[in-house]
Amino acid sequence: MNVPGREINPHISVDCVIFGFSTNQLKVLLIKRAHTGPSGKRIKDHKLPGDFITINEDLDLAASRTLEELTGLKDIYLQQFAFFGRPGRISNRVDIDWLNATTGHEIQRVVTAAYYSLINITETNSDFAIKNNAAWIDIQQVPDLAFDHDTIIANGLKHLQKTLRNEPIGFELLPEKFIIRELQSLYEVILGCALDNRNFRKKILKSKYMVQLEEKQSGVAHKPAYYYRFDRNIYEKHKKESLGFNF
Amino acid sequence: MNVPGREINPHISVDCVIFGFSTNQLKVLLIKRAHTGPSGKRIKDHKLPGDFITINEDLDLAASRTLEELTGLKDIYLQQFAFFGRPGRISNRVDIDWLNATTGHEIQRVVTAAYYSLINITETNSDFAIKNNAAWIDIQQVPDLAFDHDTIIANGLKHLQKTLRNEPIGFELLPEKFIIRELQSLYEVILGCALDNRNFRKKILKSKYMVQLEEKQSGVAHKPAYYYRFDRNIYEKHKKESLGFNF
DNA sequence: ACAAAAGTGTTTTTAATACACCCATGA
DNA sequence: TCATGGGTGTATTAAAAACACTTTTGT
Repeated sequence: MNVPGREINPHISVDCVIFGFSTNQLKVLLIKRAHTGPSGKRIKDHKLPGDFITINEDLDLAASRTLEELTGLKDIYLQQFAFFGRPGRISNRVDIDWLNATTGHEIQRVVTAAYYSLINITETNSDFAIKNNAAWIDIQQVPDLAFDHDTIIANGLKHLQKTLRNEPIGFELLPEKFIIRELQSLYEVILGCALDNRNFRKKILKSKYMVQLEEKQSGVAHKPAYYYRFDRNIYEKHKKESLGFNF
Repeated sequence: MNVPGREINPHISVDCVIFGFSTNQLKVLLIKRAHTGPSGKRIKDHKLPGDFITINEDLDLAASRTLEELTGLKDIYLQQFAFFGRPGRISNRVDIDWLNATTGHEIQRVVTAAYYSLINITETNSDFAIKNNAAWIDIQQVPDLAFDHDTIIANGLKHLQKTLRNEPIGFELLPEKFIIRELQSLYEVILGCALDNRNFRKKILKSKYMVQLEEKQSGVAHKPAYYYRFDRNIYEKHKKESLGFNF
């Protein structure tokens, strides 16, 4: 975190809620924080990936840098969704000690810019994450976190849910090619409700941007499903603001 | 802006896009900035209402303070919608001079937390605004602004449009009692399209939170319209997340 | 042959859209 | 009596929701 030669701006940080989807579960990438405080007390808990921005660093860039350092991935879906600046958000002794020790600055108050990111969990980026002391944690089983990071995750999840209802972003969490059932499970897990498979397929397949591949599943003990891919170009062409309003 | 005795945090500011609706137009409240730079050059332009936060001040509070100082209003619809932190966002000589002169600090880089607010323009708060060097400007006629405030307004307007499609917030811009035609005009102006009056009424009146008053318009040279009010309690009770998704 | 998930159609209900005339009032 | 904007109803189309069986594969 405290890379020498990079001067940080100790007033502003970015935090990333990095979502992944694997074994039919929605996951977040959390950093294991282990540290011995000045009193000799052991800290061992989790926090969101994040960092202070450096002098003259753009916030979006700081967020994508954090993401890349942790997963090795570039050009990933990454959106700001809120900022958190409660004066009391850094008030635990443990958090203050940790900040002072890791940054070498006397940290007082930090406003953080929160981003959420959607990534396709693969072995590669998973290994990368583990090396960096990070772990994919099931969203249902997030432990107590440092700072106000539990609030940030809860908030990020709400944004994800809202966006998922209005834009085709589910694909960001899946591999290049995927089967429809995977997509449906993803929707079910994120929205927290069961969906009728016939209606789901009808709705999804109606959109032109779902492209069926020739390849099918193989080695499965049931009727093999066709693979699909998401065609971003077709989507960009066809998307239109709906004028209806709902409430 | 530089109130003595109040120490500012020169790294973080809040900016408010304050929307109002009057004479069938969507307005924003802008501050007239007049200042003579160190070179003797006259600055005369507009900026968004905003301020640096003070040490230990909550961001939401800083925003509502700004709003109250300008309009005298408390407990107003006020939502964070984005942050702006491009390193180059404060790069005009004019802006830098003005900041240094008004704050007494050597300002380097500022991340701003952007809020949008919906208020019911009345004579009272309008007078108040004028006294504070602010003016209600038609959204279509916003002049060139200081800093990146044009971007912030454009962004705020998009958020307003999106939210207006999904939540009944139009009422915030109207007086306590209003006629349906006013509400429809408000939707038309904000969404930028004409709406069929029969369909609009059907849709609006279907919702239980529109309460018809006994009072009608008077003194109008046509069939007088009934006044309505928005019942926030009824809305809160009935609101439910729609599970459908659209894209 | 059996288990397991893929894939498919129809009906019903609800919401969105399109469209034109009469009504109450003040001037 | 006329000009003005308020207020109403119906038919069409589109989308959402409810619902159950046949197909293909590996074991």
